[in-house]
Amino acid sequence: MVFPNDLGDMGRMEQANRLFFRLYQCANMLHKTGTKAVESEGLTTQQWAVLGALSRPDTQNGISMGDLARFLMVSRQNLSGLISRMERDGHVRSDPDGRDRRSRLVTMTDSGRKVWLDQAAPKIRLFYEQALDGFSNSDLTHTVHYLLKLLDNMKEIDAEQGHHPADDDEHRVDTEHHV
Amino acid sequence: MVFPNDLGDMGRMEQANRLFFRLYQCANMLHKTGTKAVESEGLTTQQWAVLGALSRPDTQNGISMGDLARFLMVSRQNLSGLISRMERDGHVRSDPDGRDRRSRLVTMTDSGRKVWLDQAAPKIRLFYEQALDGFSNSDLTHTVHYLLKLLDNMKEIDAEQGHHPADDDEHRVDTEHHV
DNA sequence: CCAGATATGTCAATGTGTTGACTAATATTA
DNA sequence: TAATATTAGTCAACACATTGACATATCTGG
Repeated sequence: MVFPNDLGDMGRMEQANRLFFRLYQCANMLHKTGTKAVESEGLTTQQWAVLGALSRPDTQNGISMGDLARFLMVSRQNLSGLISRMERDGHVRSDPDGRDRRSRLVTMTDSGRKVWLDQAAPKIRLFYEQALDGFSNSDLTHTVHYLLKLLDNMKEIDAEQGHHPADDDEHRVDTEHHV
Repeated sequence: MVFPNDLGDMGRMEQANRLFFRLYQCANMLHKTGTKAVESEGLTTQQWAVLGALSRPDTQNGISMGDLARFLMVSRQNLSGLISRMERDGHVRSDPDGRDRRSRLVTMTDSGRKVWLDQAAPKIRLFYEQALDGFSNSDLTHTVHYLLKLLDNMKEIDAEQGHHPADDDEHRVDTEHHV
């Protein structure tokens, strides 16, 4: 390090502001370009996240809406609509769980799996390559690390802001990876 | 570096997948916790971005919807609704531009400026401090750099996907900072 | 000057995200 | 066992984001 960390608090706040502004723009751009990359399959970035989650080995027998919502870190209400649209398009199916009559188990349909593997996956791979052009593997690791740290801090803020008892068991579902 | 960059392509794709999954979660969490941090002022993260843009010295005379949309990197249609809600809440005003009868110049109202400076800004500062807890100034700089690189790559993808002529003049509006 | 191209803002349709309120089913506890 | 609390999924309301289509205004080239 040639230059020590000698920024004043004002400089730090300016830098923080830049960071969150860029994060906001990155998120919008990811949604926009990612969705466009798979629009010919009738998918969106969120729907590809769902298919990615459903393609994991430990969800072969289906996953409940609640568990899937926790895995993706979105509200059950949001996921409900998302799954409805994917059911309408024939990508997934949701059957009532015999053991818990409140639950519905979501699974990929054969058609959904075919679309996912044959059409979407190659385009997503290309998208990743283009979006991460110029990133060394080390850059990749560092970026993931920073995002994870940021996410942890914001999860803590979320827990402080309103204490939702259901958020305490965040160890039950691992959010390792989703494709 | 103890471990060289010897990940195969599969490992790199897995890491890419983690990166975008975290980015997606960070964006949702930013919106959720950020909005909650300023909800008592009747604001959202997007509206604080608008007020931040309007508080910059070079927008004291107002800024057109189109220029503001380009600065924030959102569509004019999206910004239109956003400004409508902020006008409804008395935070901003939009007057017709005398020199170009198509344009409306958006400015902060006195009430909006008061809310921004007296109430929102301190809470945003606190939010930044908590969300970036554990980030050194060097970490901050690196994270901003990675997000900017990612954004540039996605802008290029966007330009390839559908060539919108209006996106060519991306040099007209600088997207330096917004608070 | 005038016709075509371009820019500005808005309306409408759709998808994604949140919260609050509600019913129904399961778990817990007195 | 019965009362209470928690969990699962849905409905409704709202904000934010995209695209496509449109009327109007400005700009440009012949």
